[in-house]
Amino acid sequence: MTDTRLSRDSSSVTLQDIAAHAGVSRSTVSLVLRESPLVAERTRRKVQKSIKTLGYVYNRGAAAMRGGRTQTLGVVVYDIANPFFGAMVAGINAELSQQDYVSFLANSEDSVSRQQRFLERMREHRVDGLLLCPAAGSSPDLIKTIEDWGMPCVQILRYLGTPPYDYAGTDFRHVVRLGMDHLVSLGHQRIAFVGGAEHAVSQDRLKAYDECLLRHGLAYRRLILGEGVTRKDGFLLIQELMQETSRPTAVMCHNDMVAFGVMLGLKRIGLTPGKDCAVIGTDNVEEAALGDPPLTSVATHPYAIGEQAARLALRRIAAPKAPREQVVLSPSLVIRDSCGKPLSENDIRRDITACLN
Amino acid sequence: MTDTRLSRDSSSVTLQDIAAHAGVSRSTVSLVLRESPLVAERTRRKVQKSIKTLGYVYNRGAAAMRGGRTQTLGVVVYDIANPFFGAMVAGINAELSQQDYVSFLANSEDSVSRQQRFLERMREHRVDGLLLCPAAGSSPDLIKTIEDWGMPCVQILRYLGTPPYDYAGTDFRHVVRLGMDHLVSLGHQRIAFVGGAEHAVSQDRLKAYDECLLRHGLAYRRLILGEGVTRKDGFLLIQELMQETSRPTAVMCHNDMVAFGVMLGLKRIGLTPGKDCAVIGTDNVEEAALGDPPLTSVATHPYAIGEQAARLALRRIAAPKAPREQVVLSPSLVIRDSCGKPLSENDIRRDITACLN
DNA sequence: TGTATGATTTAGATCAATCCAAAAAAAACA
DNA sequence: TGTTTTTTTTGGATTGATCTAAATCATACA
Repeated sequence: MTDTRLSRDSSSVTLQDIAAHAGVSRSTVSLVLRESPLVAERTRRKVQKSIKTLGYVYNRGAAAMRGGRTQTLGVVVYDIANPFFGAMVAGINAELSQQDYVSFLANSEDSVSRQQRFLERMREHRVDGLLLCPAAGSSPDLIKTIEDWGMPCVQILRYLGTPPYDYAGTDFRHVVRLGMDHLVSLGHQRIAFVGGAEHAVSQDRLKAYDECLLRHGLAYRRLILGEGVTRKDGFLLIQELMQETSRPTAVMCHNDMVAFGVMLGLKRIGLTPGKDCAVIGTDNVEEAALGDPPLTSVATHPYAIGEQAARLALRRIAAPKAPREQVVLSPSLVIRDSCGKPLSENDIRRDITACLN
Repeated sequence: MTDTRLSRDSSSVTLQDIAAHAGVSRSTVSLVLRESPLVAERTRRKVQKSIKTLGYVYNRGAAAMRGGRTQTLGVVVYDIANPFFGAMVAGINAELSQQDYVSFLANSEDSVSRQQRFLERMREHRVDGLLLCPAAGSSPDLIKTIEDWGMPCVQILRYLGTPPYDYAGTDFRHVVRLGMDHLVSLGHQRIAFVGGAEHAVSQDRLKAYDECLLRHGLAYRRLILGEGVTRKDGFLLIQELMQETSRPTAVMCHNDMVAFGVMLGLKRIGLTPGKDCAVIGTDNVEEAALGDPPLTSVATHPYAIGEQAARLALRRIAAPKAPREQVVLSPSLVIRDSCGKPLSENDIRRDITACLN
């Protein structure tokens, strides 16, 4: 019954086995694994050879138990099928893998209970931290609760409650401002805001919308909010909106998904986006360039936001007591065809007449 | 020094603490947690009350160490920003969370080394299984290696090596067949295949392309392959292709992303997709409906594939020795506008003339 | 009342690593 | 050669839950 197992079923090889094979103690092997300068060069090499020979696999779970970190993070988004979040998650993962971290991913579908279940599971798995894009309707206390759990948490894109908290995202007021200013510069006076909900997560955009109306002295004001922020919402809302007697000439959309839906909805009722109604989205997902017409959008740089969020989370894990940080990336306007040409004097006059009918 | 901590820093409450609080042993508490029928109703309630009072959080890592499962899975895709994979991951997660499983997500970006690093990390974290969409260029031995690790692995969408292995995906030969037959039925005779690489992962589609040419007795054959399977590839390849003296009248694309790129590329050189050249994609991502023109595509149902893959993985974890399974979902054709109208006799004649020049 | 039987409960070992304090070995010095 | 100092190595305790086998406790029965 000689020990001929070598690297068969290698996942059962432990420090003990290596210690025996190399003729040293468990502790020494542990030191070698963690590249401690304490061990002599000769033993270090000897041990590493045994590690290779036996096909040892480090057991992070066991290591974590002895008080260390798990090297894991929880990531919560509300719609992973939205390419915006796809890009963001790609940015997060790229950054994390550089630091030997891996991430659990949850798709909350904007459901508070689904989100809650996942967060509890993350606690049980003892993740070192969280990247959280809170589901719409989350309690403002959620962040405090997580803080009480002793779990570092970086909010992404959306935020709950009031600072100080860790956050990475974009300046949504500026996003809306860029879009609105662009529409106004094209001559639009009746601009509606489409999509989003009465939740805290939409507040900044709505506030910015109102500020812009005020700043430009525009009288027409129309918010049309729905269930969520998806294509379907845009599709339904725009058709409802265009039934109204006083129609907008342009719509500012909550995000690109809503804008895609809006363009589809316009076509459904025989209108041409960019001609009969200007449409502008936010996020500038890659698909925006492929729309019919290509969608003008305010870019919010999801990949970069993901990277920044991940970096911030790792910083916070390393220094839990350090002051909270907000990383806010600047948006930028990407002009394509969905807002058409500037309105002529005629357009505007006709517009106004139509409005009076 | 009374024990007034209650649920402060609850993550340090252990079974031991609860046992003390409830006046029972550690073992009993453990049994209560796992809903064993052995414990008496009275004690069960007493213990559960203590659990609540102290704010206990189950430590899955510690439990896993004693030989149990970690209740985690590793998921590898090659482009999470592609909404196809977004939908697939959503399907996977929806299914897993029903079984109290959580998943680590990796984005390989089709890099074999990135994939390798992630797989090793997954071993260290002792995941119960893998859902793997192998990066293009992965060694055919990879599956055997993972098998040797004793790690259940379900391949998704792409596969390496030869059965038996666990797999969930779609029938790509049928996908191509549906698309080709549709194009032929519209009168096309010169159909090119665009995108994909010489890798194993593309073989099925290419083979099916050739079969279709043969079956329909078509003489024109043109494969144009690139680096990857992204918009950019489609964009570049189609422009190259259209330079050729003998142009196709239709292109079958490796996936929707490539098709989007192709449509953009056509426009770039002044051609109209659906009129000057029919375009057909595969996957039917949600954005396909939003294209310019809306893209005809062979739907491959990513969400359902994700669900099936997750379910299969859990089955395999429960019964590692059971026979391997291949779950293959049927694709379906979704006709939109990117293939235009059927070619008339005239079109075909003109086509042929052009070709002779 | 004593014993058999079944229902609950528990102590102690275990999983695979890390940490600490102390031992052993090697090198430096007198 | 014998100390002292420095460098390496190590045993044993620890982390938090689970498992096994054995110890209680309660009830049934003679």
